[in-house]
Amino acid sequence: MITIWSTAQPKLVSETFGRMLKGFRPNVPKHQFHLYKEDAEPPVVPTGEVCLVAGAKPLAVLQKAGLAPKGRTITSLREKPLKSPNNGSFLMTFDPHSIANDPPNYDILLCDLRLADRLQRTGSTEVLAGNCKWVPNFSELIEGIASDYAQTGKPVDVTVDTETMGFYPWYPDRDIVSISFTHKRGEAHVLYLGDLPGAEKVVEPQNGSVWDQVNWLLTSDRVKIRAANGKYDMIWIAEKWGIECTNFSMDTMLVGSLLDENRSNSLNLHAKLFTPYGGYDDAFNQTQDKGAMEKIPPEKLLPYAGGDTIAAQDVADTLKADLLHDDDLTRFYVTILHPAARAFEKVERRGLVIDKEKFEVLGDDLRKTIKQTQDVALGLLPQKMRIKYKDRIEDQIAQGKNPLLPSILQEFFFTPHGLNLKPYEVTPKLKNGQPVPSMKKSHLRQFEHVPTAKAMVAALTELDAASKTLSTFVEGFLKHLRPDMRLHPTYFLAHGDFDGYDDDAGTVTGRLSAKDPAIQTVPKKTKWAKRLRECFPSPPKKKLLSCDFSQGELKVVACVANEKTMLKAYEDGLDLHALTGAQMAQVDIKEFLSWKDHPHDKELAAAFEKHRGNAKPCNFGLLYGMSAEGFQKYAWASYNIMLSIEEATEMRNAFFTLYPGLLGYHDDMRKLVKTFKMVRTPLGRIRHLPTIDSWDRQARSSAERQAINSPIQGCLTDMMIWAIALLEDAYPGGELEIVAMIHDALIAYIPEGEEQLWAQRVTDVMSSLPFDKVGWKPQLKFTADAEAGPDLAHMSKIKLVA
DNA sequence: CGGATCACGCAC
DNA sequence: AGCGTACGTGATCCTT
Repeated sequence: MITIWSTAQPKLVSETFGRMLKGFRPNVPKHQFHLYKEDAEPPVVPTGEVCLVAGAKPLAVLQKAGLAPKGRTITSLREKPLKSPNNGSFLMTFDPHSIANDPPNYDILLCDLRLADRLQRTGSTEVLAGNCKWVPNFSELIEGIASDYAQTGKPVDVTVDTETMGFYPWYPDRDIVSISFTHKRGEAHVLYLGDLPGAEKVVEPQNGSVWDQVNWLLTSDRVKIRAANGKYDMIWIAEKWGIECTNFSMDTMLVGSLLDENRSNSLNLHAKLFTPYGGYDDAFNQTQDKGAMEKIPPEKLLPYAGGDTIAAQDVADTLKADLLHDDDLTRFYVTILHPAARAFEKVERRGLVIDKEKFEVLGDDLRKTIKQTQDVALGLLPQKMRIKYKDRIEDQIAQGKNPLLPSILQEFFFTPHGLNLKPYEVTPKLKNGQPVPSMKKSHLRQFEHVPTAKAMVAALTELDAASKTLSTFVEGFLKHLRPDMRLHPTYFLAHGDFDGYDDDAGTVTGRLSAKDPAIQTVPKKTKWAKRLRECFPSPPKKKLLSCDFSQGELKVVACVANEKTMLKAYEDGLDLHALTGAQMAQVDIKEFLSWKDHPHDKELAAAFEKHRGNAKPCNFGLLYGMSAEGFQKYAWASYNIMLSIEEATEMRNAFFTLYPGLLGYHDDMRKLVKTFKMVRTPLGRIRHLPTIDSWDRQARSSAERQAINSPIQGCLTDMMIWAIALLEDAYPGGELEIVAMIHDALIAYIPEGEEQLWAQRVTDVMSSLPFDKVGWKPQLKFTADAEAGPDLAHMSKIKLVA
């Protein structure tokens, strides 16, 4: 019996712990709730039973009774059982009330409940270990699967996991160290492929019977493969053994992230939340270098290599049951997300060709520019400051670093040692109780009426742009160049804690992110953008093709908000960014549009592009809840237009008067999120926003803005990944090679001379997504634009037939 | 000195 | 008083 002792009202207790206990099915532990009463004695906990002490008040009772050490926090007492007078155990956890203000606490409480269950059943908090064994082949496993299949006639769930030499398969001398399969609960069959002695010796899987067995397991329609972050394993298996898995049906990372994108999803966390194996790999993670699996003695590797599939098999059962509670989310996973993840295996394997020599020449030019602009900027420092910081400056230069440190520049701009300017903007954090002036260029540019400031800002702008380009995009990107002379960025289709990265990766909205390198941030509009993009050529006899949804985000808004003016504008072919651009340039829209293709005046055409481009973030700002004050700030920082608050309010009002449906959409989202604590994209993906109930007003309104933004942002990305999945499916022949995705755009290699054909084919798929499969009827057609060229700097528009 | 945090700049 | 979502880098803070 588990006794849950808390101050919370019965309703909250049963909502919180009841939901958690359901997750234990079919083995829901016997439990009872014990209400906290002031001055009452602690509950009686007999031998072998456990009491979960939830919150500071019951803990204080234990402390008063001498049953818990005094002066300690719940955090420090968690996970360590204390003896009860009757030989039972007390386990500490947080108060269920705390979840409302700090939603991640839910997971901590659930972990503690799992721990209480384990303690109650096994008498110890020790991790339950599964049965892992080295096998010379998978004959026994396959027999077991065959026997299950014979009994049920249904495909059998099997979980797979690999351990590998490092994280990247693009190196010929790196290989798979082990592969594990779990078919029966709690049992892993692990094949060791490393060089170290100690494991059962196997026939090399490259050819022969073991390869046939792995191939069967990953392609048979009698098997349904599951994995945690399976994209990783599938890429290794395909690269090293040439096996293309055809029966991969469920990924616990993807499903776990769909069910709760806010938590730090990982197999480790899922195991703690949903299985008795929670923490099975904690000791391994602390003691072993996971970057070199091949050096780990087999006896140490076995419980980890096998533990992953044992845990994942159990995790998958729970997550699948959870997912199936939501029809829309299930459909979204099966129809869109899972196929997209499979498509990204191919995208990542292809990689992007780069021109290394061009990168190096660019690097040299950048270093020259950095040197020159550094000298200019240093020359603008007053002599006193140059003397004061002489050592520091020389030291930085000697190390090849920037001598114009933020601390020096702050002193230059904002103290009497320098220009003594009064900052308009400060950083969010105080330093020594003092506000710190912002050193953003957009802030510093506001002082251009002071000649020295103007000169310094100009030099710093040049310098920092060159430094950023060099460090992040030249040197930084080249660090990720693989032996095939390609970049292979990793895409994240889930949010969580992935092996090999320090922090969480992926997004909460459903957007993808990419790492190693961050291909989605390659500059497009900066001074060096063209030079940089020239370093991304197409391979021989191929051309680059880039297709994006035209004004996709605004069109999604128009549809989900059912905003009549926007819908009408799009039906009439009007450009909403231009509309706002005209407003910002304070020009009549008709005249503004006439600038666009002005036959004689190229400057007007350039001005059109500039204002339209600057209008974009402004549109998006207002769209997603920017205030009049924010709008005012934006106009000043980006346009040097000083608007009074009345004028800013007026322009903001004009925007919402033009599009009255938007305010309705904002209101709808605010109401929805308040009621359901979540919002949903039209394709079924959910954004959970539990902080809508926070006591903190700022947190609440932040959740409101996220509720407004996420369905839009998520929807457009989901359309793009769906298109990529459909394209990989429709054109498997290798002529179309999708190599990157940048939110609402895809980049592919196509055969030279067939630009028109492939532009048409790709945009046709993008603009005719089968929305009926997920029950959405958008009012607009999502058209796509296409560009092609020899490299990313020279892309020209392709005319398409609608 | 190494890790954590902050500020910034880049993309959409 | 607040548009949103990311990743990578360098400076600085913080702690041992």
